Amino acid sequence: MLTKAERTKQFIIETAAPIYNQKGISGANIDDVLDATKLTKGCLYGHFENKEDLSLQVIDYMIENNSKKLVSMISKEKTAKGKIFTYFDFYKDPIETHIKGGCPLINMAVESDDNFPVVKEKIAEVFRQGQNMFVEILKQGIQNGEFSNDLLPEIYAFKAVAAIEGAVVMCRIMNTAKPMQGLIKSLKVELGNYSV
Amino acid sequence: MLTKAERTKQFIIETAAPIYNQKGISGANIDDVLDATKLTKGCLYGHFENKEDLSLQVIDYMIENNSKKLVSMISKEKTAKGKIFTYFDFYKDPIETHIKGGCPLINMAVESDDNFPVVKEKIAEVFRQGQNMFVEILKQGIQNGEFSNDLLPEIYAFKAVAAIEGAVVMCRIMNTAKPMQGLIKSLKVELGNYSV
DNA sequence: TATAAAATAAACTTTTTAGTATATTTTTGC
DNA sequence: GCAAAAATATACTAAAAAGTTTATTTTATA
Repeated sequence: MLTKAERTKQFIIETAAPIYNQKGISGANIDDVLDATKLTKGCLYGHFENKEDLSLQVIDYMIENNSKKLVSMISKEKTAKGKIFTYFDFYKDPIETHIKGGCPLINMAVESDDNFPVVKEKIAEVFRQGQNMFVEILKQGIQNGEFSNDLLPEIYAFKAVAAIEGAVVMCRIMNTAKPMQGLIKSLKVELGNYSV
Repeated sequence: MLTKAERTKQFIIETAAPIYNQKGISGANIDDVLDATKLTKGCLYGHFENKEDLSLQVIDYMIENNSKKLVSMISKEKTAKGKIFTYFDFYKDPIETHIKGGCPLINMAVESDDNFPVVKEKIAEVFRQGQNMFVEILKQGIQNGEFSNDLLPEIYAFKAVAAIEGAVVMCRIMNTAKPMQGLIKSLKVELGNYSV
């Protein structure tokens, strides 16, 4: 079992995550986290060195959490098609997202790009690994006869992920999930063109 | 001719724009702008009420500027296909963007979403109008026989824009323009499937 | 159940950034 | 060339956010 200290630290991180995802790294502040956790400064600074320490641990948590949820859902599926469709479904509601504030990957990507090189590299690695995973699933699908050889795994994988990530942001800003439904349908049709 | 005051104000806005695009609205600060313009506080506050005033005018400028550049390039093209391809070309280099720091639309969309409702609505309107424009071009293309009736303008338009916007962010974070080239090729092929 | 660990309360300091005031100098454009 | 406008220099104040300190209280767990 976790110690009280470990549990409190985890509680702070998990409570801070949606704040960071909504307000960004620059926009989030310690008082927001104290308000949300109902803890005191003394307590928070007992678990984290400073704001940067807190920020980095919250960011690591958001990355981990997102990957875990996605992988756990995808790995339940047996077919390549099932896995890809599950990936799409994961993003089907861009308004009520798994963590409040949209997809943490694109949110952090936009903010860290020109400002936080360490975070930037973390997110870059997540996208690279995500791309690899997606490509591997498609290649499996080609090998086991689900998809034709004409499918270009790298191209389709990047296109799908970029479209989904862009769509999350666009749907959120326009306050509508509708375009995402159309996009997912279109990406499924596009993949369907390579079904054998 | 513009007065000196008008020129200085414009100079401040144009100098501040890339700072805002890179650091975000929360991340940008007055001292950054003073450093970049080499002007003094007294001068800056002679042209803007406060930071919010400056921020809003910089944001308006970035939106205007982006639209103007895009529309001016697209309107040079005569065919629907030419216009769409020109749109893609506009985003072909996600590293060296028209304004430093990537596409200001997705940057501002991500940040304003949960934090700046006024900015959020501005950006939402830009995306709505962009979508309308894109759809109208495609419909023209169908009417004049460039594309077949099977093309779904709304679906393709949203898919293309979402993919491009997502790709700008992903390419920037991974420090490579390569995937964008593949994406644009794929979007062109996809549109080509509806060529008659 | 005792004690060590964790959290609180409250009053701080420090740092950063926004914003103000004003006398002086420089520049503009009639 | 001159008066008005614009910009500077300098020295502020204000506000917000980060971070510290310490005595006290509460809670966990060996």
